[in-house]
Amino acid sequence: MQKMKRIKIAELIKGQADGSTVNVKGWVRTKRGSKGVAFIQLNDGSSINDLQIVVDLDKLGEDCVKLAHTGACLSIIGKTVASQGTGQSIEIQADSIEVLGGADPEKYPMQPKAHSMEFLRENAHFRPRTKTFSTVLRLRHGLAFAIHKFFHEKGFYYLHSPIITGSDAEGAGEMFRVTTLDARKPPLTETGEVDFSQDFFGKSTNLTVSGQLEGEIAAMAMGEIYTFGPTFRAENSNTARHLAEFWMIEPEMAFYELEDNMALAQEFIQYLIRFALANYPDDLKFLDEKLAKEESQKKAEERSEMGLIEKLKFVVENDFKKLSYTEAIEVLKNSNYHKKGKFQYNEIKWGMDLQSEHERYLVEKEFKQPVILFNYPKNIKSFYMKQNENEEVGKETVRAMDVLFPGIGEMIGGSQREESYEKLLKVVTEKKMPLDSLWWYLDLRKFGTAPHAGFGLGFERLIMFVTGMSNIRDVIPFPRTPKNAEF
RNA sequence: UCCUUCUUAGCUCAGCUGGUUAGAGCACAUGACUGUUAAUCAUGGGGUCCUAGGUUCAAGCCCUAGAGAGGGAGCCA
Repeated sequence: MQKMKRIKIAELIKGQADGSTVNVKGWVRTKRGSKGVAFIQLNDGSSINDLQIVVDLDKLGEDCVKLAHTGACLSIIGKTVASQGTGQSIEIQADSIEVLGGADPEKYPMQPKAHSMEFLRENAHFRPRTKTFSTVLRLRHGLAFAIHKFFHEKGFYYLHSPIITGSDAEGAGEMFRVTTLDARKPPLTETGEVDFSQDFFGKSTNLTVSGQLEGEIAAMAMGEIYTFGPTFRAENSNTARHLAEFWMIEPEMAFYELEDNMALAQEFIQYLIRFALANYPDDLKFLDEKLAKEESQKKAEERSEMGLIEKLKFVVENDFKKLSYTEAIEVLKNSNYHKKGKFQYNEIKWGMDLQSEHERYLVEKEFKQPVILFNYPKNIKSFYMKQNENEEVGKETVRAMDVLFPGIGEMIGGSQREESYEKLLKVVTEKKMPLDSLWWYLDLRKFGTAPHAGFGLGFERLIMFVTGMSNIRDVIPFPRTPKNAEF
């Protein structure tokens, strides 16, 4: 058999049905046919669309498609012809079929039918071969690329913040310990504690929960930077919105104040969604239809008013609703939900942390669009956030912001940072934080401090919104959650 | 971690008030069919009813414990 250059299906279906001979390779989605002719639906991941291979059984013999079961990998040489069927405009008339890898249909778990998302998670090694999941992976790639494109075009620098951190002061939750000590009998100090001075780094280290503090180092020299990397939280969170290992984008900008930060957050998200709409129309159309089908099975009052693409366009075309925490409390207090006692936490008062039902009310019922909440009470937010000035005692707020999305909750959390050395030191002392591991962070305020701000965007939550997938475990190839690190 | 629901064929699920040999659709195999689009039609094989105890003449069904999963909540991105 002569060696022929392989052509990707995405490229092939864009071209003309001119009778030219090509070689395509891919995996069988499904096979069907009758006595004289068989049809193989082939996909190679380059596109959501399958390629239809037409096999003349009288010419090639019945045996040539015997092993072309769902999941098998084939290399096919044939002619590109205009399709006689209605599902596609171009197809391949096969001249030869080579089975690169068979897939025993009695044992191969994937079938040419709809599988539940739970089942696919348990078969994560074959999950990318499904239409839904390959679509999610293509969009995931596209959005990752668009993130770099956006920041590059704006003059931001991509900073690689460390994955192993010696700082336990980030305060963003439980951490995973990184150690080379013997787990069965670690060296102990005289007082019976584990002696981390004998550990690999000579101190206790963990996987990062945020690159923000290191990001600030770079922002105080390079101006505008962003990080984009894996992030780890050892919280025992069992929800459709949390992962133990996820990817986070954290821009950090010198000379930005809270308002600039909010404007950047909106511009950023809108840019990414616009990119997805422009570059992945087929994939989004498929997800749009899939979601519409799921919605039609729900009760009328639970159905969302907009389709996926409609929703994405709406977000691109409209400013986010900006609202201070104090205003949000008033809105909640005056809401019918509150008056009728519909909130589970129905005692709404200034200073409380908003429950997700409150956030959902604001986003999904009251404003029906993305909402940016800002100026939160000082007591419920992190130590590094800049405090507002001239406020009533007991009503102090910090320049924090959360970007809330329908169906997702918090997509972005960020703030203007406290740039005053004295004020930051005061908070660090009040909160009894370990000064010895924060010395370099405080130094940034001591030498050449500047107003600055930044935020963190959960990459998987963004993908959830863009794809309409309802579980975060279905937008990352290998989800890590409590009790689950298979694959 | 808490609340709640669930676990029956390869997959999705039904299984009545506890009663004899546990069902369906899809998938798979075989056959029929000259171009199908989740092809269609016919026939067939396929079960540790999540696990371990218990109640009962009798348990897929009731009780206890455990494991896993879904949904909701908390923590957050």
